[in-house]
Amino acid sequence: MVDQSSEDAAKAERTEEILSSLLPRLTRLSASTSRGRLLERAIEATGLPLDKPAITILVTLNRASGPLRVGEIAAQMQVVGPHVTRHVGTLEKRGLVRRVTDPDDQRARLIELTDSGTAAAEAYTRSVFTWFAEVLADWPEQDRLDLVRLLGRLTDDVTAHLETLDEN
Amino acid sequence: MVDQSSEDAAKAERTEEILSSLLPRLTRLSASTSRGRLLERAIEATGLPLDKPAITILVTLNRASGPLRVGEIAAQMQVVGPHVTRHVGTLEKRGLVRRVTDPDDQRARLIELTDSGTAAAEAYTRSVFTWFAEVLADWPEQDRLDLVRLLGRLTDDVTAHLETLDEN
DNA sequence: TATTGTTATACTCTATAACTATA
DNA sequence: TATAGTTATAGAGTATAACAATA
Repeated sequence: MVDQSSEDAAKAERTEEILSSLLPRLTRLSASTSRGRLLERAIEATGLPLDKPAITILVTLNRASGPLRVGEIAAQMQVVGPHVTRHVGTLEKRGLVRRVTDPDDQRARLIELTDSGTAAAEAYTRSVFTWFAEVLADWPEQDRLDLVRLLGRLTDDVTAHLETLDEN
Repeated sequence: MVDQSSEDAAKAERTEEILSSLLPRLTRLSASTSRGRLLERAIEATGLPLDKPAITILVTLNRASGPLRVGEIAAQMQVVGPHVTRHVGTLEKRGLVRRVTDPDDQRARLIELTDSGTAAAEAYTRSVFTWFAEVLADWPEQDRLDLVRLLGRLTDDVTAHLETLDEN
């Protein structure tokens, strides 16, 4: 029989090992996707001279069921209001979104995709999806499902734990 | 018996579903960790007024077995040389790294951690590890192992696939 | 008085171009 | 002539502060 404190120590050790494998990989994955040519190419697939924040707004709107308020877009992108306002301005000038005053609240604006905005969001998404489908092509079905499940839980748990941090 | 083309179509459909779950999660996880207060707090744990690129250099050096050249640090961080040069300059002024000419190649510089640089890297890493250990506290052992395995493979496959993209 | 969004400004991170020293 | 690093400059992305309009 093993005493409790040495069991705890062994568990802490395993956690340490897991994290020293996990965290560098997460960092590298995040850097690879944000700095590699992948997103750049996906933007080229839209045929429009958009920057990353702008295309992110379009994709966010396209993923939503309908128009979103500026504040909702900002929350989903995890950025601050003025950032969204500025990019929505240029997207509107280019005819990719429309700004409509919310009938239920005259302070708020509803941002909705135009047809060409929808087309751009879909061309971008298609390009990224195709690229990742190639990456996952040889993966066994069960591994894919496990990855989605585990990464989903990790994301939720990280988000929840960050909120306890931000409360202070 | 099902014909081949409808099997392929079903597989493509499942891939589509997987990706529409996976990619937004990856994006959110990446944004949460980079923009949340987590890394900021870990930097505070060093007691030094460092910015993110500087602490990343220290951690990169600390993870390596010995001193690294400027170019090696840049490659591991997936950034460009001048970026590293600049931050190494300020780290050196603060006594956190030393710049030594490589005896085997007079053009190159070997960057090595000082004792206080090592201490800063370790305080930072300890803070991040502790935070993530809390996130994973309730996870079953098998799920942790699967996550590391699958995320490791995903990272490797993404990196490899990006290289085929960058060859052009 | 609180909230939604906007305008103006500033900061952080990273890249590109031109150069120096050594190979 | 090619490579390692540096210096100087520019750009992308995001934040903060002050404000206007509506609730």
